[in-house]
Amino acid sequence: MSDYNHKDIEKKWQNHWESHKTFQTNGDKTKPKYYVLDMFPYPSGAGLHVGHPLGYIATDIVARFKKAKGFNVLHPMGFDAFGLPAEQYAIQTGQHPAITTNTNTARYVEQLKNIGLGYDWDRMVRTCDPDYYKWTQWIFCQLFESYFDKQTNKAEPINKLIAHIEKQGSKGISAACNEVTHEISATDWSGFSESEKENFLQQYRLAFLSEGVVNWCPDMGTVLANEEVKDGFSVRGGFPVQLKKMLQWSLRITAYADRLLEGLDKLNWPEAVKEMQRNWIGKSIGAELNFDVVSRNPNKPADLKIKVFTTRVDTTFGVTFISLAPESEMLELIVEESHKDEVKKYVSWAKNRSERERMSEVKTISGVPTGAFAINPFNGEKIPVWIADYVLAGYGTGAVMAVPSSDVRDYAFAKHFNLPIIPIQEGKNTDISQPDFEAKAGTMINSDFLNGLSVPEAIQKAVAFVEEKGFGLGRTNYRLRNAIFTRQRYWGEPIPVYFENGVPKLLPENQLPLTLPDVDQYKPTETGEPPLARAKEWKYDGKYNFELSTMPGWAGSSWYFLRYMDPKNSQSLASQEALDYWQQVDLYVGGAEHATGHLLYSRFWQKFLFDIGIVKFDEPFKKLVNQGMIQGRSNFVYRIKGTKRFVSFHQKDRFETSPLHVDVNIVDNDILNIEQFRLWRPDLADAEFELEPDGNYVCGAEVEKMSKSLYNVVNPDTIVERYGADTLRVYEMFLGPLEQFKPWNTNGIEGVNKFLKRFWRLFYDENGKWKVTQEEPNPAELKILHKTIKKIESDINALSFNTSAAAFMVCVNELTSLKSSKKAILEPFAITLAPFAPHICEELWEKMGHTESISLEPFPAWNDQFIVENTFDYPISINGKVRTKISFAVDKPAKEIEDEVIASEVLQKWLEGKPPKKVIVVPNRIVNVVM
RNA sequence: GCCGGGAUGGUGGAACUGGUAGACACGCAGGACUUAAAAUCCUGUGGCCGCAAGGCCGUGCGGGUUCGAUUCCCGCUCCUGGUACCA
Repeated sequence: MSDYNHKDIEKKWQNHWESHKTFQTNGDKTKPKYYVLDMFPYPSGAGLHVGHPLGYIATDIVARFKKAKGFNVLHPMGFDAFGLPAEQYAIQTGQHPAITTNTNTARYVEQLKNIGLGYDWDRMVRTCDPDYYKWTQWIFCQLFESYFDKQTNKAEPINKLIAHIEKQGSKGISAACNEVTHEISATDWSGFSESEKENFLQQYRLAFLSEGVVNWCPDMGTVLANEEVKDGFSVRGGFPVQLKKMLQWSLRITAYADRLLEGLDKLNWPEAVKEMQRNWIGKSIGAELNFDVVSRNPNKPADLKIKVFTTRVDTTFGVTFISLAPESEMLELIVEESHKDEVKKYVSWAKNRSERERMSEVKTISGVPTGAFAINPFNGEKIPVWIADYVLAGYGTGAVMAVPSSDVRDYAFAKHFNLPIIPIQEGKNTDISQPDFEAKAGTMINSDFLNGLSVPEAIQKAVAFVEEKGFGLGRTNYRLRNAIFTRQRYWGEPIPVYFENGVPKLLPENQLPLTLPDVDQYKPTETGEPPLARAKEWKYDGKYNFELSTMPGWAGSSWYFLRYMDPKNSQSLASQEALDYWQQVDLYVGGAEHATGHLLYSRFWQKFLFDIGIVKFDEPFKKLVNQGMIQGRSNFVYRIKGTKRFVSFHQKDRFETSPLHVDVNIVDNDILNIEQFRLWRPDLADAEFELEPDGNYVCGAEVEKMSKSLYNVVNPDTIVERYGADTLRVYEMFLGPLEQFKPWNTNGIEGVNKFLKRFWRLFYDENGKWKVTQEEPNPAELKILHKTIKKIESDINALSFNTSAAAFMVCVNELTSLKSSKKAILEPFAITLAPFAPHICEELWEKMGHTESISLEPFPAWNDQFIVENTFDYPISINGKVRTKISFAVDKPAKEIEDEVIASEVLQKWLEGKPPKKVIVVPNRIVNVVM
């Protein structure tokens, strides 16, 4: 064999790695560890497209490199295997989603192996395997058995809370809990029935049942979490979503809001992702302020107060009205008789507007007065209470104190309804159109005891005043909501809870996992119950009903990185030893679309597992990198309207044409293969083509999302078949920076393939004869070798693989032009290239007489001595413009040459007695002479 | 609106903490080999002027700092990602 035959080579080495278990993580715990992880994929029926492996190739290079640098590397892969598409397929066909999932998983594994990715497949996990979800359920049980103590700032066993209540009632409890709560005494507690006790505890548990407004998607028959909904439609499937009140399990992630926020500062993550999480958590510090209500409504309790949340207590003297959300439960108590009809009309109109309408009509101002008034606690002024739909029921208290002079929305509302505006900040514009309208600038005016203070001073003083007078309390508000944890679906983890006389109880630990029952159909029942209700015999102890909802998709993915550490363990989610050794993920690579979903939930679970002593680190991912999406590059042909004639790209403007997507797989370098086109579209088999002068039909191109319907999906298998996995790997890296979004474009792939062929030809001549010699290398060869090793090492550490690919090409070009085929150079070079193009390197390594795999070789060290230039051209510029160069003979790295030496030589060699004003010497770079 | 990221040849993209802009690749042009093509190899390739040596211009736009700016500062334009009646 003498030609570079990628097909044979790649098959051979992939088999070798598999049978020799080359990438099995070994047990050598004396080595330093390195854990490099990809976000595991959902195995969809479409298989991998060429965009998916981008991150996988990057981590594979890092993993192989770290291994060669002497690390014990954990580099696993698995599947987020519960999910909607398999279930929807099951509903349509009646085929069990497990079968679909198995087929798809197998296909993914095969595709990934085809690319030569060195995963430790023995550690594969799938979230839908009962051995795995046993521990997902176990974590749920721990959440159920815990509450969050604000004093210790961590999760504690619920028994600790019970002990407290038994002793002194609910007094003195400082725990994260539901909004609505009432004080109970120890005697109350002991008199409670079991179900009353449980109802009370549910307010504190970290996994709890509660009735709340949820995102209900009727088309999917399930509730969705906030981040699964965008613009009033489901992210998956794009079905309309409405708000509905339902009893659901939730996880109390809000308890961890502060820790999730603070933890971000220590993480080596992209700033954008951290910022998204900060915004998602949405912490705002302010105060709650109570306004007394004046109303002739007979239902109004004497001491009724409107509670508002504000971040600007200092503006209280500028309040000119109060706005309530249309959903406010207080309305019945305060609306005056004279306003009842109008309010009723408005509220029902507001409620019937869909989320979407509300969203798109943000700019329209609407509201009605209630007839009631409120008393400003600061100055006793009587101000009207309005209802306005710009106030959100779900945020803060659902009521705002309106300060038109410092809030744009209040301002717009006041202008629209002719309500008064009181300026309270001197030296600041009170005109909405001015840029500093909302600025916290200027000094306070019209504000009694706050007059003359700056805004920050005034806030401080006002908060103190409020608390002292008992008008309200300092309060921190979060945008983050508790995470709804139930989905009315089949293909998910069953929730390990049964109901005994209506009281939710955990399945005993020794009975986990609670496996999915078989059902005859996978859709909801006719009465609207979840699919699990179809399993009539599915009961705990033969009599108690199980919870019929399953867990959401993110449950299993919130902890899978821990399972890889010890994937077969049946006693615990992973052994203590494994958890302690592997610690955290050192490098995590995946898409930015998980910023507020998966990445936030994983941090939450990790913090919880840290609190209960399972893991020793409260952050799961030390360094995160978002690989950019690879977009599709669609091709078009141009059809002359009303005909079956197509004109080439450059002619299209001469006719009235309409573009038509054409399968990119029958287009090469934008040139259409007309014969294949006729086969692809039999209906257009008799079409005519107007060609370019060179006889080709040139297609137009556009960057779009890679999608089946746009005929721009490129399958990695096609590329592997044609050019080989090594070419695909190097090419994907060469395409551009890892983080960048870029269109897939095969225009350059030939160049990479050519590079590998040239690399091969350093070993074999054109007649297929082995030409590697034992000669001693010369300085020129050593220089290019060591430069390359140095560059590759620093590139991999910086994840800058696109420039590594270029460095390899330079090296091959130089060795080729040096006609160098010396073993002493080619051996270390092959090891350096192996993480990128492992198959070809393995093959040539073997040909060089080695019996062990190149993947087991240590990464070569580079030596600066070989890189030093013998002579060094020093550019000299006059007034910033390069005029000439002088050469120095050097015996040490240019960097170490003293500035003064060069400066004086410059003067001697060049200026000869004409002293310049200034000589500036920059080490290793340039001398600038100012004349 | 707010918060991120970005703009460099015909194209994708290089350029370390300010130091010879355009590495590497694609494309294109020319040449070698071949009956021919493919493949391979060699040469050239930012723009303008010039036979050449060489010169002038050039990193989205306008200013500034500096001996020197793709890089730093100020002010814009456009693209892109996220997010939003969050009080």
